[in-house]
Amino acid sequence: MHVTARVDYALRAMVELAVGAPQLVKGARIATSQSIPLKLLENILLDLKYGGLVRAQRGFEGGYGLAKPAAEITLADVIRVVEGPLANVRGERPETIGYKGKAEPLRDVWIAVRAALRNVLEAVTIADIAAGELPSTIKRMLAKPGAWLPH
Amino acid sequence: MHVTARVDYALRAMVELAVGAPQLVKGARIATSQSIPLKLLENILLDLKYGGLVRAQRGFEGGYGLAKPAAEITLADVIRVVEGPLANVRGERPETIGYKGKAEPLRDVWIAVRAALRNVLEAVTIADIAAGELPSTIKRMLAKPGAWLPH
DNA sequence: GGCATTCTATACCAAGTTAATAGACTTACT
DNA sequence: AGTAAGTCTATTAACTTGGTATAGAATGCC
Repeated sequence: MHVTARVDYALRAMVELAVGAPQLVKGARIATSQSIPLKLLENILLDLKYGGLVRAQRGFEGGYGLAKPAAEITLADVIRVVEGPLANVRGERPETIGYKGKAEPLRDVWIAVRAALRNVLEAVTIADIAAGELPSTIKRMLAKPGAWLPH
Repeated sequence: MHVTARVDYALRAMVELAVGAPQLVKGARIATSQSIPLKLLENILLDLKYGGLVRAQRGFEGGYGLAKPAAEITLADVIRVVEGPLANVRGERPETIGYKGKAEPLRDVWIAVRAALRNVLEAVTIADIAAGELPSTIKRMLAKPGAWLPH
């Protein structure tokens, strides 16, 4: 279960936009403050624009801004725009995979995995991150013993 | 959040071994019944052997078997053996990433994501899959409306 | 109008990963 | 001996990922 650099960069950029709102933020500023290669960042921001999460303005006073309030954009929204479905197994959506014989309940497990991811990633908004305050359901997960220990 | 073919194949193979237990199962039989390329499967089974989840016997009456009871092997165990840590961000473990400025709470989110994955993947054992009966906590997740709908 | 500034768009490249294959070798049973 | 398995290492081909390059188009200032 690998989170790519693209997703990480996209989320960090969105947070920077939320912090800078309602003013526009220049790409170069996000790139330096988050240590993201500028051209790569621009590619990602363009995807976010196509996905309707970001608006952009060119020219002297140009920059990027959120297309809607940060509180209405979940982390799952951002991930889906830059990477597609939250969970996929061998490139396919969990529910479309055909298993043979006794392995069949594995599909249900992938569905459950996706549901678990949604529980987290659809509960947290960009505004939550920018404010530094996560929803209580998430805080409860983090408070559990062992949550911080690698296995 | 991508599940690779290797992980999928490994899990399916483990289920086949659980179903065939206590007898040894030949690699070729797993390969055909689960449509997995034989040589690739053998590589994976070897990793599983190194990881202490599978035992192997050569020769005429040889084959593969589980190294311990199927009820004591969780899906997370299998995934960790063939692919490493359950969740990683840009190749690093979630808790080791350094975020700058306001993006910092993102780390906590990745920790929560890992915890969510553990809730599912450490709760389900190979025996559960082989028996076709998932734990009640998982069944509850699947029963929720929307769990089966792609977003 | 000219110009600097900033985003847009597409193409490209290098490195790494993944899926899959090959082949020579070892073990174990008959 | 012979044969049917697993063992081990190397290799290949395709794909993905992270990152770069370059030409272009909009915006606003002088």
